[in-house]
Amino acid sequence: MKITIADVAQKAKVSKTTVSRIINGNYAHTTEETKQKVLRAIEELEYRPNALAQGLKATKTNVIGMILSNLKNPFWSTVLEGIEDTCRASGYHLMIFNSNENELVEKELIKEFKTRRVDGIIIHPTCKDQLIYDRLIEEKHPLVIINRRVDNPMATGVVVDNVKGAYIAVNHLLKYGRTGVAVAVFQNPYVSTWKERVEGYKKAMLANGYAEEQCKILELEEGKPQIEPIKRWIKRNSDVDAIFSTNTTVTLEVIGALKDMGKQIPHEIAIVSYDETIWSKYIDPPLTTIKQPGYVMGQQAAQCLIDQIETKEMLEPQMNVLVPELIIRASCGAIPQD
Amino acid sequence: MKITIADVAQKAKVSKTTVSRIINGNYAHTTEETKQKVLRAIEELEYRPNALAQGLKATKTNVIGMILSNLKNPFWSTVLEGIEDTCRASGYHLMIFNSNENELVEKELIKEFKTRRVDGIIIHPTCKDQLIYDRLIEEKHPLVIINRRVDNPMATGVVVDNVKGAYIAVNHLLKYGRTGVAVAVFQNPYVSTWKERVEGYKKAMLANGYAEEQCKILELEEGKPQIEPIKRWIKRNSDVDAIFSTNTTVTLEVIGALKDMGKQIPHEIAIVSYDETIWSKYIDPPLTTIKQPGYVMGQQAAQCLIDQIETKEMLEPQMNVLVPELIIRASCGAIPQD
DNA sequence: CTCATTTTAGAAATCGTTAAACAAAAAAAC
DNA sequence: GTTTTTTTGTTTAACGATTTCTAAAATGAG
Repeated sequence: MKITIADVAQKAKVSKTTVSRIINGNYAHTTEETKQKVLRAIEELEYRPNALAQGLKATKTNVIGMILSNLKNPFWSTVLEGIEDTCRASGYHLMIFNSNENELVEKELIKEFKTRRVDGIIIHPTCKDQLIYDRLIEEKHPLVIINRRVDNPMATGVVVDNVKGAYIAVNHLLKYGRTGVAVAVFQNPYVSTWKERVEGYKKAMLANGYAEEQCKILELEEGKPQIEPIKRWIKRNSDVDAIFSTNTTVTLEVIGALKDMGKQIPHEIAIVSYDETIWSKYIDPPLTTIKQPGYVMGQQAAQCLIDQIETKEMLEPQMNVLVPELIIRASCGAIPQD
Repeated sequence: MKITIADVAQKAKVSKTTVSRIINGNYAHTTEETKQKVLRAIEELEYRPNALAQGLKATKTNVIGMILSNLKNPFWSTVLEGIEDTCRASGYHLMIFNSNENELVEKELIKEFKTRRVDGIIIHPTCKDQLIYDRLIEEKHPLVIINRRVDNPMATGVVVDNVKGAYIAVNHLLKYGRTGVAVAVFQNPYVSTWKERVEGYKKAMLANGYAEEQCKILELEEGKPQIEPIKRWIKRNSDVDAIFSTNTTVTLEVIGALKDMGKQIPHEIAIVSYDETIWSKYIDPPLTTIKQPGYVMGQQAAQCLIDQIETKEMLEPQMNVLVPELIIRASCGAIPQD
């Protein structure tokens, strides 16, 4: 049988009101003596208030809902760390749901969060149908969009400058002396990060004197092995001597294909990969990567959300843009000085 | 203003009870006509029941709490997938907390879960103080221990046979022809997995004719770079020609140290590493690993817990033991046939 | 010593939902 | 045509906490 506030009240021979006041640090209406009596009763009965009842009364749960699309990507564990640390510091707890990049699931999960009356939501969006986000924003539901962009200009969020990241990566490949630089990317026109990284690729190509038609885009299908398609593509495009790979999964597929074909990295084909991981420097060859500030991203997202929750008036929408960083290793080493 | 069941009742011109019955699929007491009226009202008002109120009334939240110790270890994303899929199939949602291997934090998080009235808890235990687990078990709180063992024989859980995994790994190194096999492990006598892996190491050594004194244990400190300590240790123990590394983090440190020293893997020192990851085969050299069935582990843990939650009588405690698997790659290749 | 004021504590209403008990109307049985 | 049964729906009381309003005791002023 669960201990309730009434049990504590009875044991301490006071009213529920008094117990409630003491729990919530409202000692103005109590003598030291009753306070001690009540605290002792709480201690002895090991009373813990029922968060459901508290939440119901206060319409506040101290829970933040997070929807991410793919827990497997190790990038998220860093982001989550930032979110968790920030939440903990302000007394919030995190409820993490996984949409698996599935639009329908994401919609269901948002409903579930509403049902559970979470105080705010952080979303890594997968939906093409932007209406869902519009609705949340319109309802003034505390919301932070993370990593990917949504159309609504009133959205608050934290993203990384993917155009810039891609630009740095491709520029490095070109300055390294490569003339046939391709980009490998998952084929999904609705994901802003992929779009931006291809955009950054093109921007760097044009800035280095290449024409739009000289851009080589290797589009891959998500969710199944891509080694064979990649091999076929590379055979068809024999002038490719460098690949900018737009995420970790793609990178592994590309490396797998190149090893299969016996291609030397970086001698025959150089690689720069998006996302730095603990493994990057131990790969054969060690990978040159674009490192995103995941922890900071998490921190900022959580803090934005908490500010929204705890501020009465509507906050100005803000879009924090973080800057990625190039980490140079053997898969496309230092730029030769001439 | 939030829509409540009373608003729906008013709009459909019926009582709250009727609405409640229809929401919960209890149509025995309603005509088709009222049912349609109510459903239409729910639709129009976009009514969503308040899970807090429901949970309060039913003393059931459909939430499962999970405490893990380190989200960064990619092994957990696989386990979580298994847990999530199983939970979703039975209508449960997951609340994930992170203890960061901190005993005090873990205790707090358990309290938090009790406060929030989660239906059950899955714990990856970090506590030396086993009393906490004893208490939960005694209180018949639905609980599943995952990956690590606790002392209490009444605990239900899912673990991998670490003694066996380590035995297979070390045996492989010995059969490969190595005579100076060491084990690299984090120094923490309270973590059952580490203990068992060292035990499996010793068992394999003894079974292959080595004496207890010939066992070489490289103990590492968690949480700080260990490359220098490893280098010093290897210099002191020049007869070491193989290392069984007991987890991913340790493996990276060991490889880092060996590369620093210019040691050839596997020619000078062969490696078998615990935990298969998506990266393992792309490392230089590709790693021979012990693969744990993470997804199944998650599935079984979640299913055990749900069974406990949904069964009225007390279930027999059960400890599922899963079997790990050796994946052979270049860091300690196929056993030479003679 | 009386009346006003402050301090301390309690009773009752409330949050949104569900379930048991109850009432009314309709259908069936005699 | 009355009684019994069935169907349909409502009233009311929980669930466990908080908070407003109210009351009693203690203190102080005159």
